[in-house]
Amino acid sequence: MYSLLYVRSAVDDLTARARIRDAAINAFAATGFDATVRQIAARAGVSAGLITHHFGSKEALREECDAEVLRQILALKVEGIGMAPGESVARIAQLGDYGPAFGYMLRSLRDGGESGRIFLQNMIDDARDYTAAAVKSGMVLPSRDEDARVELLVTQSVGGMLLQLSLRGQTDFSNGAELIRSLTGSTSFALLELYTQGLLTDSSILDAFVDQTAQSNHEPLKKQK
Amino acid sequence: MYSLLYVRSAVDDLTARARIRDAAINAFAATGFDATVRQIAARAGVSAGLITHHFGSKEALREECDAEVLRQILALKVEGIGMAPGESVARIAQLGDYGPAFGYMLRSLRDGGESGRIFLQNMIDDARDYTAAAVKSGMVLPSRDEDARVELLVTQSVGGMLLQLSLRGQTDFSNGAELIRSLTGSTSFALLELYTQGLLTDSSILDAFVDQTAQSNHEPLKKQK
DNA sequence: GTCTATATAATGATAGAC
DNA sequence: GTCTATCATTATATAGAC
Repeated sequence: MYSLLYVRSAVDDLTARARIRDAAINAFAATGFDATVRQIAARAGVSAGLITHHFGSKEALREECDAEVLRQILALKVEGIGMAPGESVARIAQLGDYGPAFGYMLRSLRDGGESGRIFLQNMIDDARDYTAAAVKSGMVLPSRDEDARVELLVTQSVGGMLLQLSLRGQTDFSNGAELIRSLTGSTSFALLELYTQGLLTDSSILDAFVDQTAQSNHEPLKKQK
Repeated sequence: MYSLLYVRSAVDDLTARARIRDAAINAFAATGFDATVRQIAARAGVSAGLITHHFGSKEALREECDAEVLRQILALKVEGIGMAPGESVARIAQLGDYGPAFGYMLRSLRDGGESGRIFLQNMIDDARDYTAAAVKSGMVLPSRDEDARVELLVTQSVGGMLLQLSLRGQTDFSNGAELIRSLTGSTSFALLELYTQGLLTDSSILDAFVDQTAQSNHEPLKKQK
């Protein structure tokens, strides 16, 4: 009568199906989404045919990987202490055994496809909440367009992370801890500096920009009521 | 005796070899680097065999595309008026017929391979120069680590651009003007706001960070002599 | 459930005619 | 220089034995 209690202690306790899925997540994170089913099969220690037997197609397997990774990421409700969305996101990779999921997400983001878009939208929605909290607590300056700022901060943080990995020749995304290690360098300081002191000396050009766009018919700004 | 004067007015004036190369740049920008030789051939209006005849292999063709795109990008010595590296870069796509080259570069950057790394390094080196000029002119605040800041600004600007294209479902990179159009929205304002006012209220945490890292053995900062 | 063997489709590259 | 036809390789997916 302990069948309801599903323990997942060691790798060997996983069903072959779950083992294949985890191997696929690792393989995709390590070498990208053109990892072949044979390579995945080798990682999982099964035959290639068994993968098709269980999942039907490589695409279906990937969808299941997407779902599993999203589940793991959402399970980590990062408490919104941080200021920099990039750092908050980065912390995910350190927590527990979520490294492969983190790398998979990065890979998906870089890929530019629909699943990456979903991951990204998820992060933005998440960041909106804890940015609002940080503004309320007085830690973060308010913005005239909170939504646009959150979108900017998340895309720049994550996108910058991706390009810095390229810059450092990091091609294997399966080890989350190693990814973070190669990112925490002098740029962390530059980020903090930018976030505290800004970049431009003349803040009047901000107002000039507002006036200018107010005249146009684009209305890119939310009206301040 | 006018053989030295090589006019390149219309598409038909190009040699088939150059036409194939340009078709390849367009194809790679439009659908990524797994565009097939046959697809490229169709764009160029030639047979697939002719491509191999001229270039030997798909890889060699891509290398020639890399070289041509880099040549075009370097030919555009963007006068360093701007503040935001992202905007400066973005302006490239508007100038003349460089749209496909711009899209090709973005595609290469997203790809994460070695050629993308070279494009990126090129942009960083470029930005270092006109950031220094902007600091000297008093438009941009000085940084305690100029190199780290430039790397941060470029990777975040370009990386953010890439992810915002994903967010907007933009998958075809062959039309530079259209790419820019989908990027200039409310985020432009958020960028300017961030660059003028910063993000964090308490600037003392910057000093705290400096003190903290000074104690560690990492020495991520340049010594201030 | 799992494997081996095979079918099928697509891709990069080659060979030879014109 | 250019094309058509073909080869060799690789990938996913299927079929059937155990």
